[in-house]
Amino acid sequence: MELGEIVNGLLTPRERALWEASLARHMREYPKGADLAREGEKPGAFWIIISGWAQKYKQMPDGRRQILGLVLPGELCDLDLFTVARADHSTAAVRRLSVAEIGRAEAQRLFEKCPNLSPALCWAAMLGASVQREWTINIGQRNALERVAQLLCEIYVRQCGVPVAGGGTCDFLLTQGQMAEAMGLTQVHVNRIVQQLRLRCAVEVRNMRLEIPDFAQLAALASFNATYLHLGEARAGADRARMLFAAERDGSDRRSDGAA
Amino acid sequence: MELGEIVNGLLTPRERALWEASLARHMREYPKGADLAREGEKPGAFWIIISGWAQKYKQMPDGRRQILGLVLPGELCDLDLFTVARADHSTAAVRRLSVAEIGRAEAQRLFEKCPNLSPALCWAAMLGASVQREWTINIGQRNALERVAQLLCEIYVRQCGVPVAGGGTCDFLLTQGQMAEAMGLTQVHVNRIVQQLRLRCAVEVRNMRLEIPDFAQLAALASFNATYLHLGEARAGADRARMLFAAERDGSDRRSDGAA
DNA sequence: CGCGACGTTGACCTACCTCAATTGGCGTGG
DNA sequence: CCACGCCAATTGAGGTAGGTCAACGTCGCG
Repeated sequence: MELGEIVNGLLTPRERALWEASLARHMREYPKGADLAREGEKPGAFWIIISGWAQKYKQMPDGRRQILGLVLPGELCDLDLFTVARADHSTAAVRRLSVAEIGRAEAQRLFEKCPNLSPALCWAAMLGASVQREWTINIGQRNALERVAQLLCEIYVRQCGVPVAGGGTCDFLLTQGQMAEAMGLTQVHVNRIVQQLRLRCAVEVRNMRLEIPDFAQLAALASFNATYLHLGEARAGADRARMLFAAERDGSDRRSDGAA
Repeated sequence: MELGEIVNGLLTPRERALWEASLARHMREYPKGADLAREGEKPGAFWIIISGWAQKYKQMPDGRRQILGLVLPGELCDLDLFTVARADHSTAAVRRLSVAEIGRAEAQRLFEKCPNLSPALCWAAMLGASVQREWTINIGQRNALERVAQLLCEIYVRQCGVPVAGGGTCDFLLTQGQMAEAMGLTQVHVNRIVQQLRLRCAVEVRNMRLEIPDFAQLAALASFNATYLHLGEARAGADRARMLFAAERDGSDRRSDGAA
C-alpha cells in the first residue's frame, strides 16, 4: 500500500527502473469476480494493483462469505501468501481488474537486484495487518451505521487522504451486496443505512463513485480515526523495517535454503 | 508464534545461545490488566511471552473495547509496532504475565548477530496476520455459538495441536467478560453460550482451564478448520520468508538509514 | 426491447442486547 | 475460623438492531 510513495521515495533510480520494467512485463487482467488466488491452493505470486479493486475474502463451508479487506490501485496484495504452504484466504477481482503479477522466480530476481525493495514490501504488509485490525473492531463493536460510515471514510482516505476541510469524491467500486459481505451485514440492511447516510450527511454512493460533502461529519458518525492508516509514514516505516535486514553478512552462520 | 519450534529449527546453535541469553536478560513481569503498549504511543519494544497470556486490543472513544487477538506462551507479540511511528493498538496482560522485552537497541544487536532470526520473526508476524483474518470472519459471519466454539478450538489447538481422537484439556485464562470483548458479544450472552456448550459437547471452561472431551464435535459446531494456523509450517515458512532477505550485498545500491 | 444486475421497499421475526439482581468462590483481615 | 468484600458466573424479563423473505423498481447493455 502506498507503494507509489514507497517506490519513489525508497528505491534508487536504478532499482526503480528495474521494478517498473518488471511490473510492465507482468501485466494481467481479471474479469469481475475472478479469483486471483484461492484458499487452500499453493500460492505462487503476489500482485500490485494497477487499476480496479481486489478483495480478499474467506468463505465458510455453507457459503457464508466475509470480505477481509480491499486492495486499491497502487497497493500491494498478498505478499504473505509467499511464505505459506497453502493460502488461508482467497483473493478476487471486485470488478474488472488489472494487476502486475509477480511470481516466485521474478520476485527472487527483484529482491536480489533491489536491496531496498524488501523493507518497502514489509512495510506494506505491516500496513495491511493494521487495516485488518481496524476491520475487526469495526465489525465487532460498531453498529451498522458506524460501520458503513467507517468503510466510506477509509476508502476515501486511502485514495485521497484526509480532507483539510469539506470533502470530495472518489472511486467506489463495491455494490451494496459487497459492502454487506465486508461488514458482516445483509444487503438489505446496508441499503437502509446508505439511505440514512444520504439524509444525515448528504453522502452519495452511486455509479461507482463516492461523494462526501462533509468529511468531518461522516468521520464523527463513525468515530473514524485515521491513525491506523499510518498516512505519510511509508518512507520512515520502510526505513525502520530495514532493521530486520541488518544481519552481518560474513556467511559463516547462514543456514542453507530449503532445509526442512 | 510457535517460536520454540522456529528457534530450535532455524537458528544455529550459536544464534540460539545468543537469543536465549538475550531473553533471559530481559525478563519482565506485568500484573493483570497492565498495558505493555498503548495505542498512540511510540512503541519501543517487542515481546516474547514466557508465561501468561497477552491481549491486543483497541478501544473506541466511548469505551467500547475489542480484543483483537491473544498471544500465548512462546509466541511473539507486536513486532509490527517496530515499524510504525505510533502504535495503532494496545497490548495488555490478560492475567499475571511474564515476558522477555526486547527493545530497539537489543533487537538491532540480535538481528545483526543472528542472520536467521529475521526470517523467523517475519514468519511469526505473517502467522499473526492470518489469525487476525480468521477472527474477522469469525466475528463477521459466525453466530454466537459458532464464535465461542471457534475460539475454544483455536486456543486449544494453538497450545496442544489438533487431537487425533477424543480431546483433552489446556490452559484458558480468559474470563467470560474477556471472551465477550474478543468476540463482539456481551458477557451475559457468552455465559449462556458456554452453558449450551456444556450441555451439547460437555465442554468445560472453569478455573482457568478448558476441557474438551470431544474435539471433533466442537470443531464441527464451529466449522473449525485449522489451516489458518499453519501448523508445522514454521520452519518451511521461515525458510520461504528468507527470500525477502536475499539481496545482493555489494553495498553500492543501498540507501543509508534514517533518510526521511 | 428484453434480460440481468443492482437497488429499494415492506412485513415480520429472532438473535442478541440491556438492565438488574443473585449466587458462588476465594483471598484477606480480624 | 469466620466475616467481609471482590470478582466472576449465573439468571430473568423485556427490548431492539438487524436478519429473512419476497416483491418490485430501475438502469445499462446487448
